[in-house]
Amino acid sequence: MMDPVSAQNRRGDTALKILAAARDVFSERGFAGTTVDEIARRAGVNKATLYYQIGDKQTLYAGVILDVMGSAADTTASEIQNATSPEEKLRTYIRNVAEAMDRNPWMPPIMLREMAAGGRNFPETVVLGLARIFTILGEIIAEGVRRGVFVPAPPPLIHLMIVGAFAFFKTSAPLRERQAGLGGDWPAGEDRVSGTVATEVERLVLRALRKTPGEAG
Amino acid sequence: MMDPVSAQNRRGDTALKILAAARDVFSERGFAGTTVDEIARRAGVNKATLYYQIGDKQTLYAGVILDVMGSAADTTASEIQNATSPEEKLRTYIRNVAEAMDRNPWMPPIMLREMAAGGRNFPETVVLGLARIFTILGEIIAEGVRRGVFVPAPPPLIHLMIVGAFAFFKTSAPLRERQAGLGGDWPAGEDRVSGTVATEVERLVLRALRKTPGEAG
DNA sequence: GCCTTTTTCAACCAAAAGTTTAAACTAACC
DNA sequence: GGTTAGTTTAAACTTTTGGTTGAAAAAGGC
Repeated sequence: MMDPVSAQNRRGDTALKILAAARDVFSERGFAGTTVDEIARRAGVNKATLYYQIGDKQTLYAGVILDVMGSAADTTASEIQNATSPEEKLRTYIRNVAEAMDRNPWMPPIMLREMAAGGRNFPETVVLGLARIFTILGEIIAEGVRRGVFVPAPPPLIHLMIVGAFAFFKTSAPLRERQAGLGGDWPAGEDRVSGTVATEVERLVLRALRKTPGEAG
Repeated sequence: MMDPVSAQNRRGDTALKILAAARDVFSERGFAGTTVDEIARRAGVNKATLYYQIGDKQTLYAGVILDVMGSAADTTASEIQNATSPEEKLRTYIRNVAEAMDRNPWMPPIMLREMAAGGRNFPETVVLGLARIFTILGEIIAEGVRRGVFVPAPPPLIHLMIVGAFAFFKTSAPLRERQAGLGGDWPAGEDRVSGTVATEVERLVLRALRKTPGEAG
């Protein structure tokens, strides 16, 4: 009998290779647009191995969704703790979303396609993660309002504006390259979002939320 | 020989029926996810008729894209003229995007999926329309800055925030129904965007752009 | 050398999908 | 009423795809 540890390792290795390839292809072509053969080809693995290791296309996709969309909530939640003022928390929040998308470039396309499908393929844990993010944002804003530095605003809308801007910006790289003027001041080929873009979004969102001196509320 | 008029009419009729069905199915399932059979079935037409009238799946999809994404720029451009102040123009801009999405519910899913694909299927005219919208928004902001009522801001980012918020809100209706707390204060089942949502976005964007009394710039 | 797990190879199947062909139908026109 | 161009249909054809299988080979610890 094979050593269970190294057996586990080998199993884990190929499974990870397959997951990574699936993540690539699914994020490029969407669920219906990808073929299992293509995933196996890119993973450098036989199709039968893929079925042996993981299962059918649906199972594979579910794994990718969880992998790509699942981690966002946790990291955001933990990092917010370190910030002190509501302004800093909000900045951290925005910067976190931006960094998550740069670190995880598969997220924007998959998120866009899944939202186009009404999010019906999101597993329960992902939806709960989303709800938690909204709660966090809601608490940040509520605290700001309580302290008299923010005006009230609907958290889901703020979140959608932030995420929408980042996701669209990232996926629009080919468009910006194709048509001058679509990118504004950004240098062509820049598809990172945690730099200038995030700074700009921070500025805009904070201007929108910050209570101006003399404002009622 | 058939009367060319009624012939044209019949041809136009079935072609429109097919286009409408294609629009429905493509917006629900995306390009790769839809079958030509399903389109023909929903159009109440034989599959061969579809090929006779329009062509293959690609051609059909190109027609839908043009139909769904093509009109946005023109209507926006014309309506902006009527507004006077930069503030009013910006409000009109935002309200226009919102109304376009309510009037044309196929747009958000198709836009999201196409953006996920890097906009590579957008025909030239659609991309030019997008560029024109950015130009319009840029002029509104520039005028506001010149008159001392706005602070400078990157037009593409503003646009992406607006469109992102609206598109995500519209497609997230099933998610909001599934999970309480995702919708904030909005009543469940409300998926219109040109009402409260647009008002809220107007408020936020104007707060972000408006120069506060005493602000330099 | 034996045994278990893993991977490959090849083929297969059934279902589905895109496309085409030839025949049937429709309606104006002589 | 028959002709004819335009239109629609039924049915087939071709290719692709997802899924499965069975046997063989490789890998690697014992």
